[in-house]
Amino acid sequence: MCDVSEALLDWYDIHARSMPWRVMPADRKAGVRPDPYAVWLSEVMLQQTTVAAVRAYHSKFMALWPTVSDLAAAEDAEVMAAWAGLGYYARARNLLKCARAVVADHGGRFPQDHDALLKLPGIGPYTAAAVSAIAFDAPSTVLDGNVERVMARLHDDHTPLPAAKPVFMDYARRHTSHSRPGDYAQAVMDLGATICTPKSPACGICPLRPCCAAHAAGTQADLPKKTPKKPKPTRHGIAYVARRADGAWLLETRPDTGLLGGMLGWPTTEWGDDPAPAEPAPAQWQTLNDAARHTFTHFHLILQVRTAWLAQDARPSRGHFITAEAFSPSALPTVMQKAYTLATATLRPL
DNA sequence: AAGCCGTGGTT
DNA sequence: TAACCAAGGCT
Repeated sequence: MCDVSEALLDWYDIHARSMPWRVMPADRKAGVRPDPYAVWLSEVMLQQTTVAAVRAYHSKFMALWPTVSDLAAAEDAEVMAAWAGLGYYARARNLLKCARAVVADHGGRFPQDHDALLKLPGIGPYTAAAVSAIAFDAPSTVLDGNVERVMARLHDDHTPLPAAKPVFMDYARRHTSHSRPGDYAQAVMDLGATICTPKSPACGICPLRPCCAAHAAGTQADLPKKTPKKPKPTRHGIAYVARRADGAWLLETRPDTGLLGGMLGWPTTEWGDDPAPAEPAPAQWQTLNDAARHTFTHFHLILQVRTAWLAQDARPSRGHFITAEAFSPSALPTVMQKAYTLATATLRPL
């Protein structure tokens, strides 16, 4: 047979990838403890997001707000602007709620207990397990996309996801190390991210090859099975990029809930099959030749861009002006940045 | 409880 | 190029 957690930890001792928030195995053995705030921040950012994309954002947040108390005291708009571009903006709103709850209800320290973590905003089953294991070395079992894939293959289990989740969780629990839970959690996910990959897994260098039922059966490339997804419809919309005579930009803070909730953006029409125009102010709107194309989680968007200059005394029906000095396109979600780029590239001195 | 919620890299 | 996928959570 085969001791999965032992093989994994031996591999991790040598191949652990360095990350800004990670305490490497040698240091951890020497008694170094991770900063729970840094771990929590990384785990929220890593939800459905790659390590490569997270690195810069994590460093920026740690520099701007070094402790959970600093973050809790931050302005909402500053945090949303810092998160812009990373996606899934509900995470940023919940991040702030969570930081404030940790300060208000837990004396500024993250609770160590899995169930207490689970009660906090933006912390679900995965993140609660990850924080308790990685930050506090509690024997919690993480089950994310990586672990699901590794378990499906180790056990050659062809049950389709997401129905298979409870079964895979059971497998994962059985493999969890009780001597080094934090390193184990990171080791399985590193393995899934670098060796046991979705398309062409590197079984030739995999430390779990001797344990792997799928490798024995030759089925690793077909696992995990997944129930098919629905096709994405294409929606249409119009974005209105306007400047006042003094150069100020007309922007709008989107409602707190729903798509791009709480983020800054250009006034737009509804996004649908054929939305009615919705100019934020009367003006000579000019339609650009190129539209912005963007794909969200569940639909494609073709966003027509219209531009205009407004009089200094204009009183738009929607949005508010932000001075040219105060405006930074990096505070916008990506689809709004695309509209901005088109507007400035196509239009004359906008 | 299935649908909603971003973005960028890979294939 | 279009589909797939990523250290998921909320409602």
